[in-house]
Amino acid sequence: MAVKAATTMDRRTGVALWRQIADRIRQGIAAGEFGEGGRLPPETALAERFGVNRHTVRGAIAALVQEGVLRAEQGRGTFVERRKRLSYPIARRTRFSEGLRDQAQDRRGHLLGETREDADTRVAEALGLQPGAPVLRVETMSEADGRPVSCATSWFDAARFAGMGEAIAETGSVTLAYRRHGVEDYFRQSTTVSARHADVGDLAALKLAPGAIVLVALAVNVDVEGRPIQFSETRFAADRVELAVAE
Amino acid sequence: MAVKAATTMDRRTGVALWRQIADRIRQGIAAGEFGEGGRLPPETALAERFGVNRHTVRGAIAALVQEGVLRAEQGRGTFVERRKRLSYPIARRTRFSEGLRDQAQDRRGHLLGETREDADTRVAEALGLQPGAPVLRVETMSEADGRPVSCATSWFDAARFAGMGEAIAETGSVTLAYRRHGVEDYFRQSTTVSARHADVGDLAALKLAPGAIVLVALAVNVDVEGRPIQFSETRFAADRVELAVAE
DNA sequence: AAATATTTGTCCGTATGTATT
DNA sequence: TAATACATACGGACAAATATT
Repeated sequence: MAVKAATTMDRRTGVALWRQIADRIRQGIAAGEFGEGGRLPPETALAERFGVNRHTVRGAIAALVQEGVLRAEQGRGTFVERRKRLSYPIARRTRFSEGLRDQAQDRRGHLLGETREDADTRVAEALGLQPGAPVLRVETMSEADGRPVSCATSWFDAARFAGMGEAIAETGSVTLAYRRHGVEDYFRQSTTVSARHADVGDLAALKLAPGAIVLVALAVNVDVEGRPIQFSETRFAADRVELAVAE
Repeated sequence: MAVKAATTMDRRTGVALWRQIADRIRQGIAAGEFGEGGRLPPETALAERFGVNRHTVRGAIAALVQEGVLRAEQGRGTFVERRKRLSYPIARRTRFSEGLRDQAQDRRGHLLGETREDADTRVAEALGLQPGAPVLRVETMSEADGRPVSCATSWFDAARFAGMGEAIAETGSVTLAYRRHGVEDYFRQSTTVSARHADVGDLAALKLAPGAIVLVALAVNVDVEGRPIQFSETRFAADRVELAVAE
């Protein structure tokens, strides 16, 4: 009777084996395990290493191919699609396209929607308004070289920034949209970074696979007089972006 | 014929429905959806909201009770175990215990191990050494009020900081350990933040559940003369910590 | 140039876990 | 509790593309 190889994978975690293995392969890639532009071991070898059937490994590889992490070629092997993470600077003067200028040819932002609503306590506090004050909620998305980088929800004082969404849509730039409202310059006052699993909205906006991670940055921008002009929650695709804190 | 409620849950993701729902409830708690010390809606209401059977919701709740996120009381309801996220400051002068002083009574660091190794290109570049130069690799872990907060791998120039691990273990503080090596003050030169799934080492050190997320901060500390003295990779439990960037 | 080995791609069937009714 | 449907995982066999000898 053949003794079955000890499986290091848990079967009762509610996470399918192929997904656990995909995560481990992704981590191995991030750790540089397979070298520069590296090639994965054959499916049979991976199956043995993880103590699972070859088909299960194939499921993991298929998911990573779908994600764009791997590329499989019949008869040749499976290869790592090397794609360096964009480094998104967080500084006192943080502007989307300037920060990524050297890292991507094509940077652009899109307006997804604009609605008018009443400020909840969190938004009101960040913008220095009374709770319930009218604010504009603006949904945007940005991409670099055709790959979604981030999606954001921003709140503006509706009294001061009427038509901000329209201005962003026409100029394609928050900086230029501010100019139209008499804000010549602005600064990042504070940034808080956390991370969580992408929700359904993030998955759609950023074209992510289920289970993906987003970096969440809560930020307050202020004008030259120090008055808050924008509160935003930006979700970055964690496998495509890192945040560089400049000090 | 009854029309079935549109399910927002995907069945082909490799993540069991009960786990997806557990993740969404966890997110809802983080977003403050159920209020202060809040009570969850009845299982039947949750089942309807998520478009699944009550049995499935029960599976999700059972997992969250196991995690310590929820507390279920027969006949009364299911309640959120209150735990606020620690806000970990990242600034030019970043020190572990000072930053958390107001947020946790009991802050402590532990030395997990120290080894001597040759610097790889990444470590060498960060510390301004030649690749292959001898460095100390120190593994540490920190907790606040008995809950693991972060674990870190740090590298020091072995020539300048011999016995650094021992000094950290005895003093329980990196700052004090530096003093023993003639470094009276130091600064954070750069910090890069990313996020990924916790690997097996992180899971053990931080007592996390499989699939958990860690915030990864790569940092370089320099002495008053601007010479690099430490390169570190710190993994924070993303569901317990947020990083506050001070500017 | 030809034969062989290696590696990915596809098909079959079966057993078990998950979710609904 | 039981019946049903689907997704997951395993095992084997073979085809197709590529690499090696």
